[in-house]
This record gives sequence, C-alpha cells and structure tokens, in this order.
Amino acid sequence: MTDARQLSRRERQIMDIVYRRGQATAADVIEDMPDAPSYSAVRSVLRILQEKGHLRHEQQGRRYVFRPVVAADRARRSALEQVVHTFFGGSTSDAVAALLDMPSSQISESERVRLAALIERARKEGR
Amino acid sequence: MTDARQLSRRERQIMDIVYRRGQATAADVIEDMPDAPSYSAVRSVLRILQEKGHLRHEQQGRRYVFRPVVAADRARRSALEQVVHTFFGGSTSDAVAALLDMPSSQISESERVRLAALIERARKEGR
DNA sequence: CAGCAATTGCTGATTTTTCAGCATTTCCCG
DNA sequence: CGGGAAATGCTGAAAAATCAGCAATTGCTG
Repeated sequence: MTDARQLSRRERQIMDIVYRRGQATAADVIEDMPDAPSYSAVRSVLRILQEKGHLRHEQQGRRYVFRPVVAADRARRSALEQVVHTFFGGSTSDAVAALLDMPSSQISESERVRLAALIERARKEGR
Repeated sequence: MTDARQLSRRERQIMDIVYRRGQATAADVIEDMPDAPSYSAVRSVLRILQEKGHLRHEQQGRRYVFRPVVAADRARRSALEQVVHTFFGGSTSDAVAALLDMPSSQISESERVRLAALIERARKEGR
C-alpha cells in the first residue's frame, strides 16, 4: 500500500496537479486550482510535500520547478490498485469492464486491436 | 467531479473501508484500520461523515450500521474518472491498458469474452 | 545599471482534524 | 429481573493542516 494515503487534502490535490502536468511551479499549481488559496499557502504545501519526499524541485531561473519523486507509471499503478481494491473487490476485470462502460470511453479501431491483444496476453498469463 | 475530494485523510480512509465492505459498524471499521485510534475517535469520524451527508446509518439492535449515501456504482465511476484524469490524461483506453498490464490481472476465458464484447461495443459507440 | 516584478524564506495565527474520556443508554444473558 | 458488556452522546483538549503577510533575494527590462 502506497503512503500516498498519508497525504492531507491539499497535499493530495496538489500532488494530483503535479502528476497531471508532469511538472509544475507554484503558479502552475494555482492555475489548476479552482479554490486556490494565496501564493504563499501553495508554496507552503509544495515545501511540505518536498520535505515528505513526494516532490523534488529543480531551480530554473529564479523559479522552482517541482516534479514527483515517484515516477508516473508507478504512481498510476498504485492509484489503480487502490481503486480496484476499494471499489472492485480486487477484480481487475471488473474495473476494466467499468472503464469500458463509461460514456467517455470511445475507442478507435487501433486501440481496440491493442486492447484485444492485451486481454489475450492477460488471459494466457492467467493459466 | 465528486465532492469526495473534500474529505479529510481519516474521513477518506473510513469511507474507503465502508465502500469496500458495503456496510460497516464502528467496530468493523476499526478492524480494517491498521492504524486505528480509539473507538470514540472512529465514531466521531463516522458521525461527521454522516453530518456531511456521505454516510447514513440504520440501527440494528443497539448498533449503528453505516452505509454510503452515494451508491457504489456511482462512487466507482467517480474514482475511476479521477484516476483517468490525473494519471492517464483522460484516456480511458490507456487506463484499461495499464490495468491489463498489471501482474495481478489474470483473466479467465469467460472474462476475456466479456471484455472483448465490451471493447467492441465501446468501439462502435465511438463512431 | 537602476528599478521593477516575480519569486523564495521565514514565521506565526487561525482553522480544521483528530482523538480520548466519561456519562448514559441499550440489549443480552444468567 | 438484575448485572454487565457493548454501544452511543457529548464535550473539549491536542495535534495537524491551512493560510497569509512581509522581508529578502533574484532576474529581467528599459
């Protein structure tokens, strides 16, 4: 279980934004926050996230650009595992079914082929 | 976007447990918490969650049995949407691919058939 | 190069969350 | 029917999170 669950509300919100953007400055983060507090407040949280080891920053000019410490693919996997565990009783295929059942999941022909191949592979490995 | 994001850390943790179990008493919740505080503390959070409208309870004997107000299927969808948005740039099929790519996603023959049908349907609706 | 705008460093106040204790009620069991 | 265990109701203290302000620094621009 990831320690991402240890994040406070604001911390999680900001981590999500950083993951979505790949990297972000304090100003970037505020831009994506519908309910943004002051600049100082956002920077406080960014600093805390860094102290907790979730973000690191790199100085670009006079700005700090923040990036996640845990690579996106690992974070993705954790997030999915969490949802599968909480809402689908651990069943991956139930989760897949729910995703495909969502209105927004319109897939193209090439995606279909790709997914079909992945399904076949997952089936074989299930043996 | 669900207002589930407004939950505090403990609140979210407890909501997840209730969703996982479908319903739960205070004692049930504690049972699933590796880092459980006192019984009183858990009940406090349950009460708050109820005040906020996320849970409702039903009295069974002398106990309160709590259930989510938002049905599981809606909550599932919200959770998936959130992950797809944050970690997959909104691409459902990328998320499906990641799920299928997880080691734990072993699927049976009947599941394969089911998923293949769903993929085909999603493809057609994409037209 | 002087001034301005943008950014960080630092600090502490306020609000929210988290938690535990104790009195009270309720149900079960002998 | 009486006692006790198990649950809730209520309250307030402690800890954590959230936030803003201001001084100092830095880089850009005219």
